[in-house]
Amino acid sequence: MVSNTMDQLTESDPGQRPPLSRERLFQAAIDLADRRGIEAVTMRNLAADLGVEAMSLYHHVANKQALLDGVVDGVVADIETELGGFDVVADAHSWRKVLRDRILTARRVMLRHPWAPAVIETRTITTPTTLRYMDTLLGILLQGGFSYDLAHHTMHAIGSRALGFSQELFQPNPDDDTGSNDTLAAMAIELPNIVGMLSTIVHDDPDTTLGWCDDQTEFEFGIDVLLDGLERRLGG
Amino acid sequence: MVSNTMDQLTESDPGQRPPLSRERLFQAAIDLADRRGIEAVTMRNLAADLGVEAMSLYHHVANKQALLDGVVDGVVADIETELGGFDVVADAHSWRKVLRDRILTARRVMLRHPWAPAVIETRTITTPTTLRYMDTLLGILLQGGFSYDLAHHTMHAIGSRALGFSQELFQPNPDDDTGSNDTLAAMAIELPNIVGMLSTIVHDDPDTTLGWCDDQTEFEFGIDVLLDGLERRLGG
DNA sequence: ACCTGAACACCGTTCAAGT
DNA sequence: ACCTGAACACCGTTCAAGT
Repeated sequence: MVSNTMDQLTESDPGQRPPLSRERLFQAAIDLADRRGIEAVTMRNLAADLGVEAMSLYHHVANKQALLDGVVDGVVADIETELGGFDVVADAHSWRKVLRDRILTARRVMLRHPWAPAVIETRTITTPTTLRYMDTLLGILLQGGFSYDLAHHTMHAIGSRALGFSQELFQPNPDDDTGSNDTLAAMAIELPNIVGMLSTIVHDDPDTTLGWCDDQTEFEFGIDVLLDGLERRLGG
Repeated sequence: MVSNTMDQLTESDPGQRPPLSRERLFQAAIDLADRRGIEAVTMRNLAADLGVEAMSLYHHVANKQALLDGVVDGVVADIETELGGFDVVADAHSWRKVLRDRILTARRVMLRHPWAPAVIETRTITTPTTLRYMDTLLGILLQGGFSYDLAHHTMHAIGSRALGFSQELFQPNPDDDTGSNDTLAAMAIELPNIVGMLSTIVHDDPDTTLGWCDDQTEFEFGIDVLLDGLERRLGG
């Protein structure tokens, strides 16, 4: 039907379904995680989404670990797309703004894949796209006047914030009945400082009880404190 | 045999093995993870260590999630032991040193349980001991002159560093053959900044190739940058 | 070359039964 | 009250077999 000399090319007949490829696996796994959560990403479920048996996946990835490596690479590639490419120009005057914008863009992408940070943290190897991303971050610092040594320390200090996420241990649960004075009084014995802070904030603005920790605000505060400390060390 | 009025007390006979308890489960799980890694902590393996069947564990914990919550609580309790208790005196002059020491103590405990950070990150609820730990950290800040608002932001900004760990994305793999000039040249096309940095550091000190990222140094740098930024905001 | 069915060695967890 | 054996509904992965 198609002007395809398919009996001469080694390329196989597309047939009814497009053939599997590593990229199709990774993208399907990302879609599956977005729709049903990361725990739904099993080899069997993924295969079902692709209209194939689970064992067919092993012709394209060595095992599930390799699949997850590809998934992480795909998410970082989404950051690249969102940025319109990793190339930017930064100079001694703009490094702080350029770095900050880049990190907040990464965060927007991560918010679309809320399961991704947990997966990234389980990986031991660094994927090719992640390496390229880190290389450009490093380039921004060097252009900004950082020495190799300070830039190196800085990359470590930024840590996962570079990809737009951070583990916040301090997450008062808004489902807890902190509105009840009885509960507060009972908690105050063991947790005087937290209860004191909660009480004060509730008193100042009763509407903030639920979800009073604005993740975006806290994330930006964390970056800015870090950038302040770095600027001082840069001798600015 | 023992002068134990066991037929009158409802306390059961200790018999050949001490009875199970939530605390014994948690401690056995921590020991198992230390010995054989967190992936070896299955209900069946844990039961075997305790000389019991897997299903018996369910009389003491609701499910594996509850077991892991208890494990995390136990690890943070280790920090408390290492600190000799959570109570400290800090004043406006000592908050920085007291906070820094406490975090580095937490880090020492975490290094004894290298699997713990990954488990902590999977938890959604905050355990009682973790809450008490965070309350004392908050107390140090308040004693140091932080407003509730700044102290609150600070707790978020410190994040997992409060418990002595952080995810470092930037971990050049020392197993990679970065010593070979051919490999470096090939990498330099895609990763000019990373390769440039590696080359310079290798040139300056050839011995640092393997394990040239000193985790402890980088961790302390990260805290100190953060503390610098906070000190500035405190108006010091 | 690519896909499949059956099977293996594990999981967490439920249930009915033992003492 | 506490523990158990068998079973269920899943996993990732291997293997021999199909086309």
